[in-house]
Amino acid sequence: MTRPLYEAKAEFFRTLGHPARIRVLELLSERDHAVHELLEQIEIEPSNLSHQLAALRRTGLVTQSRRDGQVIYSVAVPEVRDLLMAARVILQAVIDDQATLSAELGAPATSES
Amino acid sequence: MTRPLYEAKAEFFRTLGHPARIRVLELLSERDHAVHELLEQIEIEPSNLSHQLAALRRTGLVTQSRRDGQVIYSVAVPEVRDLLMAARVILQAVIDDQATLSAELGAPATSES
DNA sequence: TGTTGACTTGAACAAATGTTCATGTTATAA
DNA sequence: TTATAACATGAACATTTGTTCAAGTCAACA
Repeated sequence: MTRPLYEAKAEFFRTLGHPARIRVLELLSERDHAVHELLEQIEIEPSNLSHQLAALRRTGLVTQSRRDGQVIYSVAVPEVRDLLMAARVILQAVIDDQATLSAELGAPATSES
Repeated sequence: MTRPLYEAKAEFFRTLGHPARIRVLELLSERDHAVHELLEQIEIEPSNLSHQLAALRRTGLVTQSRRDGQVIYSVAVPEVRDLLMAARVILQAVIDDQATLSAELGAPATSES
């Protein structure tokens, strides 16, 4: 019955694996946003955004609330910010690695064989 | 030409969004492993694992090398470990949140309305 | 009570991912 | 030189996700 932890982890990361959802989390980690504010920043149809928000809600990463006619979203867990930063660091490291590698391949005369 | 950063981020997270790939990264963040060692730990067909390893290679998260007839995999970037830890923390927070919530829903007599 | 703005939902279709199977490669041992 | 162990790859099919469209809710407002 209790699903293995690595399944939960995988699902968690999959939830982050969508451009619009990432952008939502980044925006929300700055401050709460109403849906129409998100729509101004993210080029996507309202209905599509709604689906993506639903996905984030399902995995418990964000929460909804209503304030005078608008629906406001917030990150449910403050650590989301840390995660996004950790990811940024790795991503940068990987990109640098690849740049170095292709520089070595592209200009092999630089040093040794 | 330069793909937006949030696309790269999404792809990065998607790469982590698979049970077998997560397990591989966790095992590799302890120490290097040969493919057959990974196979002992992860219940998956060799060919499937190979595909998943290829995916991890493509995004530059792991690297391959050969040592006496075996293929050894290593994490390419040491920070992977940090990321997995950060994810663990969030995941736990989210799970706790949900547990609290369902406890409140399930046993509403505990305190206030 | 009827609109309108702000969102959500469901269902259908499209696109991306995952799994398997058959075949290929590489290095070592017989 | 041919077996064999240890992996990788490609292609076909299955499954999951994503996107769109049409319709629905909800709350203020006219």
